[in-house]
Amino acid sequence: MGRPSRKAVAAEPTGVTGQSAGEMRAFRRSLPMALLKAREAVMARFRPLLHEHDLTEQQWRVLRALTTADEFRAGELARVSSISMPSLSRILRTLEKRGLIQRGIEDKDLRAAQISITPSGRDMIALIAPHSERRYAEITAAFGADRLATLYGLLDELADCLGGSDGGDEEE
Amino acid sequence: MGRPSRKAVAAEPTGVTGQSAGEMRAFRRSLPMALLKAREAVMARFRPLLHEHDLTEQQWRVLRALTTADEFRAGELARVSSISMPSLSRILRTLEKRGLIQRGIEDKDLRAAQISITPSGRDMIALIAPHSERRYAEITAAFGADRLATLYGLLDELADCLGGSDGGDEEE
DNA sequence: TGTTAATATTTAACATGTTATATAAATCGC
DNA sequence: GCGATTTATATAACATGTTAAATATTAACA
Repeated sequence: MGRPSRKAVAAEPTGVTGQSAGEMRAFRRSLPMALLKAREAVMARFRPLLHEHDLTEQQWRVLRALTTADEFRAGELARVSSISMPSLSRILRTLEKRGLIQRGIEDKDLRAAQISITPSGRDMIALIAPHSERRYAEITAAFGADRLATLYGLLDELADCLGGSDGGDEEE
Repeated sequence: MGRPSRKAVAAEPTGVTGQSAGEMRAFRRSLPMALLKAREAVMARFRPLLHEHDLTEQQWRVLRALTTADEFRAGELARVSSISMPSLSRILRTLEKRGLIQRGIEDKDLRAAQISITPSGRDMIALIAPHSERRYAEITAAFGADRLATLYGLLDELADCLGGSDGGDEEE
């Protein structure tokens, strides 16, 4: 019950590291999968909390980001919160309807929006933040502060290391 | 160009580790964000490749998983490939239409589907696999095999460590 | 000045994630 | 055997991810 089943688990080519010629790496050793599963495990701790207040993870990220500066342009906000512009556009519409953020227009550039969090939005954050911090503390305690720091470092370095040239295949 | 902008970056509370009373952690030190950005950086290397063959990341995961056993039930497949059942249901419909997988029904349990990859599906994998492996090699070379191994270890341990009790808030 | 290229944001279309619910078939209890 | 509960899968509804295209505005430039 809960096991991947015990039948017919054939053809896991060559274990963890080795690869015979022409075979793919073992399915388990997929970096995107490992990152995904870790993220899922972490989010499982936070999602219920946000859901109690009818916020999605992404909406929460946007609100959090908006507390780090007085105003944001949409593009900056998208970069900082790692949300694509199309998604952000929809999210801002939702958050604006709920009165958690507000939009203005920049004097010098009429296409740029000036997005900021409202007092109501700050209230929402103040309401959730302590619980969020508690979950963080639980995770840190369970995993170990030192290993967590190491993990942060590796993740940042990985993103830096790959993020620069953005795919490596600009040709064609 | 590409920088987060230099204006009004106020109120990043207390740097990386410290937190003043009542304040939240710095937005940058969000574990879900760090995992997300690392994953995005990695996927940016693979997505174009899959896209050339009209496959999404998830469809690819399902196909890959199907090569590790002769048959799968939908539930197992969902677990192994870290895709939710609703998503998997849609994905299987798509892949079946394209002839990359096929579905049967189990003798002993008429609700369970027996899902397997078709020869055509294997061809698709054989076509993409070498390119995928090359990308992997690039990533390994850029990041370092040793650090990559350490990262794998930490990610697995994090998922194990949190995955067990599945959220920690079973009450109510 | 007027035309073109670049930039900021939005919308469209489709695939997936998340939660809740529905459907069907097996299992348990009697 | 029959009904209630569980299990396996599918659907529904809404939010987001991804890619492409549209819109509006600014900048560049002849």
